[in-house]
Amino acid sequence: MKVENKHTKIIAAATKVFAKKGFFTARISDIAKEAKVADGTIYLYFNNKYDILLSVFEEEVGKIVESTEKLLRLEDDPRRQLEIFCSQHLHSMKKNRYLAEVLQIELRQPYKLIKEYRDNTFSKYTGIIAEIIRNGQRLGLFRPELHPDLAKRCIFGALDELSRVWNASLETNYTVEEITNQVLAIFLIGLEVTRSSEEG
Amino acid sequence: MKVENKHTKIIAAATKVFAKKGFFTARISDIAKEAKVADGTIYLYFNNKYDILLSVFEEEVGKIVESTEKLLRLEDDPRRQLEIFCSQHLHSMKKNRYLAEVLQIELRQPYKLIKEYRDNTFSKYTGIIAEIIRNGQRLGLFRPELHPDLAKRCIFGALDELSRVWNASLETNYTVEEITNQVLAIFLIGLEVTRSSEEG
DNA sequence: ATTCCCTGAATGGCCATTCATTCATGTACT
DNA sequence: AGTACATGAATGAATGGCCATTCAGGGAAT
Repeated sequence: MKVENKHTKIIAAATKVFAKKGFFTARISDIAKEAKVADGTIYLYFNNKYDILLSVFEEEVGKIVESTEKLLRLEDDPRRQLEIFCSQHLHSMKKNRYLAEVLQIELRQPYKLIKEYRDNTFSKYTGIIAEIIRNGQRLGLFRPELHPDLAKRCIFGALDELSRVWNASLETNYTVEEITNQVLAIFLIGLEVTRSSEEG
Repeated sequence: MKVENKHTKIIAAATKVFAKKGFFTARISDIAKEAKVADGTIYLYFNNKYDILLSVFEEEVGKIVESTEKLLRLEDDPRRQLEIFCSQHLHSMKKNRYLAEVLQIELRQPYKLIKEYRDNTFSKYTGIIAEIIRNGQRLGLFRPELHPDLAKRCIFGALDELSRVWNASLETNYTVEEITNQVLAIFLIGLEVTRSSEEG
């Protein structure tokens, strides 16, 4: 209990410090101060600095993946699934702003351990999108000439970049719902006015 | 002449080394070795390590922005302009893979100087997309309910993430044209099969 | 008194940056 | 055309600071 508390506290502190300073200029003593523990205490719970970062990834992202997958299982229509994925992702990123920043910044680093995490674990998360698209194609709902792996990148890249609006100074006034709607409007229906007006 | 050569050589070497190792674990001596100069020589051309990174941004990205803007001026139709922007961006990133990686990784770092560059200079580049969209809305070609600033992020995020396919191990077999077409298919026309088939 | 956390000062290694020195080239003088 | 001197680009070993990590000791709980 006590252990779980301190572990969690350090994870939260590290997420915040990494978000603000970036992994490499963040000092262990910054994290310790933020978590209100001694520098040495951190090494009772983590092997080294990288281990802290990887734990942030694994534990925090793990929660998101799990809850997203659970929600998706309740829905059959790929269009709705896409909506759920986008909405969930944006909600998570807004709720945990620091985690969002850490993911956006550090998940791309070309270091062995980070790459490994990205390729082995995180890619499953973005893979969900490709799966949805493949399924939509199978059902004849999505256009068959699209490559699911490219579409997946389009969508994930868009979500990733969009979740930065809450950190940017100016464009802070969007709600999650608004952004989700915009994403789906663009991806499902497209930019052009003719398509959607033919609809209505 | 000699000077220009060495400056350029160091920029190229740094781009490569930063791409492979990331800014923070890249050592000056790595860059020096790659550029085939002495460690000290680098300080005849740059003030410090950050200065090298910023120079990479400014000089290399500067070229891209300039040539993109020139091309866009020759075209009126926002749909075509969007196509040009996407195609140009992807072409540039494929041509200079190391630069692509450095941009994707380092441009997001939360350090003052990098932030400044991003907010003051780089944002002009992504701003081009928002401008195209605004223009398309004015002309009644793009849907008026879309926020140009959100759409801009969608599109840039998608392009950014897509240009990683050339670094990933598996999905390497796409051409720039193929990817451009996919992006436009998704953004302009949307994912759903009904919209595009109503068209044909 | 033993166990279990916890602490934070001290250690050691790494690397950006510096700078005394070398070397190549150019210029001037005979 | 050979000698002497000047310049400044280039070098790379040495310096110094920073910070992750360690560990000897403190103190609370049983």
